[in-house]
Amino acid sequence: METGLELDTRSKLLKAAVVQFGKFGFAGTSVRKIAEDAGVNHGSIKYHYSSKDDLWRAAVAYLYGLLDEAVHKDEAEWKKMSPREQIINSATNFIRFSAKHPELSRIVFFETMHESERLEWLTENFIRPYTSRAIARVALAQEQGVYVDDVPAMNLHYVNIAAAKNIFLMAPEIKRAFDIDVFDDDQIEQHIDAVLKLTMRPENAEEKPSPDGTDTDKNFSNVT
Amino acid sequence: METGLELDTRSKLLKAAVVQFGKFGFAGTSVRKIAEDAGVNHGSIKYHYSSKDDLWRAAVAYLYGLLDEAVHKDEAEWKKMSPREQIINSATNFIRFSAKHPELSRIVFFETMHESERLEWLTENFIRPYTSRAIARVALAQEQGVYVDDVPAMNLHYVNIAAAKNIFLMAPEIKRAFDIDVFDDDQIEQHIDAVLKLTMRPENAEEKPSPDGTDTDKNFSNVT
DNA sequence: TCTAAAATGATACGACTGGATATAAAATAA
DNA sequence: TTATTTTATATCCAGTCGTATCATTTTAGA
Repeated sequence: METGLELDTRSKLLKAAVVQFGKFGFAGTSVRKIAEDAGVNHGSIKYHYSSKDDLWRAAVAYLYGLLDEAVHKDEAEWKKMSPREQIINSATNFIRFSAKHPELSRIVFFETMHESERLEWLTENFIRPYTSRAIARVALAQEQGVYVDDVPAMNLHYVNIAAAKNIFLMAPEIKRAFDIDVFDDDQIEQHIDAVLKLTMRPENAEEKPSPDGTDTDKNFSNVT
Repeated sequence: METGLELDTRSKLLKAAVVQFGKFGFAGTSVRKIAEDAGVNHGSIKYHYSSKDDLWRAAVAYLYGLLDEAVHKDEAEWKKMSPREQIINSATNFIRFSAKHPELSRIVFFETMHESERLEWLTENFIRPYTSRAIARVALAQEQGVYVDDVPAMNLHYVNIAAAKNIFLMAPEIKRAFDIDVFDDDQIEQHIDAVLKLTMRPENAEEKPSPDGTDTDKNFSNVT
């Protein structure tokens, strides 16, 4: 039965869990610290969430919900947009979310370093479906000339998301090394601009793939 | 005094520490597990390395040594190369190293998620000097036309290294989600090709920044 | 106001942690 | 050989971990 108080304690625990798991990962976080941050007795975790593992899963599901909301919030207007504008819109929303909630990327990173039951759960429920759709969208955008098409969609996807969120993952390092706060609004917008410039094909190249008839954009094959 | 046996136990511990810290981070690793993997008594860690912290630092220093070696191994020939060839060479070596020793990136990632004494040590001794030089090299390459020059060097640098190593950091996830082993030689070379294509400016654009006199490559300013 | 359910709090337990110590074994030097 | 130093092993310790138990308080419905 919902009492109001129950929801409050639950959500306080969830919020504290997101912060702690985001900073120290599953292994590095103690439920006692979460309870302390939430200002509740640590026994409550066993009551509201049956275990540390369940609390972790709840935190992940909560963050993925926010991600979905953030990336698709303008979806209704996508029909009116060009393929290029759609990519710019979703990429911008994704980067803004990565800046607002770096915890999700961090939690996933902690788990993706080694095999575990948590990684299995994470992959089945979130990563595989999410990444499959994302790679399909990248492949489509390649066909539409928004991205270069001489690179496998999978590599392009992983470069894209890495480019988008890496700088926020490494925020404490950048702050310490160069005294730059990447979470400043100016920095975020600058980063969005940079990532879009770097990952997308120049706008004029879309309708005329080979302006001079040669393949001058694609002569990297001798690199490896 | 070196006895051979001493070095052997030390290096066995160091190797096991690299693997464990690379998988589970500092907090998630126990010295007992390291000793077990190394096949030695866990008391030896206290003898050869004064503490878990010192062992971690030794592992990091060891990996940074390997990185430096890998990236600069062709440095003698850089003089004979064009700026573009130098970038291709060092980027290729960096990506190959990231594939061979993903542990370094992983260990750094674990620490860069939150403030700590280890992050301070890491930043002062390795990250700041390494990154400063890398960003300076990126800025130079931008002037030389190897990279686009309408993006801040810092953002470009972090996009570059993220693009290079992210796929190897997430190897367990990619293996699980798509059954692809990114450490296969073919995959590594494919990734090198993709990253170079995506991060570098098209080769023909170097000596003629604006073939038709307009700035068609740089009209992203309206994005943000 | 009374009762049952829901929620919280206090405490305890066994397992594991990093580190310390004391001793045994091995290697070296004389 | 013997004496000395170096290396390895076996326990021990105090603290923390996740979680289980149980008493207490709070809440909701009658």
